[in-house]
Amino acid sequence: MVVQIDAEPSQEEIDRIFQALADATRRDILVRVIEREQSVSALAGAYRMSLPAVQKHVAVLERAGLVGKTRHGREQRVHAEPERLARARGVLDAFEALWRHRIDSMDALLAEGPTKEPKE
Amino acid sequence: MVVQIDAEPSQEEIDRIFQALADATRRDILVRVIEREQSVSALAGAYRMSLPAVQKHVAVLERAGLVGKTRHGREQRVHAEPERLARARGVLDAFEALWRHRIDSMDALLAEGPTKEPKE
DNA sequence: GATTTGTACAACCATTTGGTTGCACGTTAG
DNA sequence: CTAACGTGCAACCAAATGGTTGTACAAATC
Repeated sequence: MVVQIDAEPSQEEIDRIFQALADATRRDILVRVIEREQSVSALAGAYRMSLPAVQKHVAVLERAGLVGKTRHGREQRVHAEPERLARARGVLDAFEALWRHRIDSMDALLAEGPTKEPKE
Repeated sequence: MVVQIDAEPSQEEIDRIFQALADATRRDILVRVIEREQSVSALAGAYRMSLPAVQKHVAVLERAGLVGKTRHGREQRVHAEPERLARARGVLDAFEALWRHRIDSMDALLAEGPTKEPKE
């Protein structure tokens, strides 16, 4: 088992996380495995697509680190790794912080009085 | 100007939002236009790719509703639409809520006493 | 041991993505 | 008016996505 050490999420890592979340089927799989750890074929039974298609979706979630697999006999149960979701939230939080900062700057400028617009 | 009415984000809408966020260039464009509204060619000057490539990235962000464009003379300035970021956050919050709910359920089960643990 | 079950993987296909170049058009500047 | 600038769009191309079917293999069951 590989322990996650990297504290700094690389851009490719964030790419993979958002990419994995950009599909309704994968988001649904994530919901199901958050609620209860379950096997790939159990997951596949819930959708109208073929089992290999579901396998691929799980693989995408796994490459993003959003889920992990644990072998139980011949089954391989998929479980959620919610720490990676926190990474995605961190990115969105950074955007929101930037936004608030811009609002504050605009407030400060307006408080000083509009002297001259930089106008590029 | 089209006022955003839809309170219920469709799956395709969420797809587009996360898809738009799944690229480092687009996240960087988003940062820049949050900090300051600016034209497409000004954005293009910041990257080593061609201007049409940047135009396409902006178009992806625009289809996701994360940015908007306002015409100022012959320039078309790109500005952020941070309300859509809140949509993405809402999805992540829902995942986290599910996760907390599962933790609570497990706590409740453990509080009752481990009657028959499924062996993990 | 033979059969079924859960999983993995390869090959294939259609569509989308992310990039390029080139052209057209409206707006501003000289 | 003419030239330059900012933008949009179409055509094209390589690579990735999202799906399929088929094959192979290990574990559980009979």
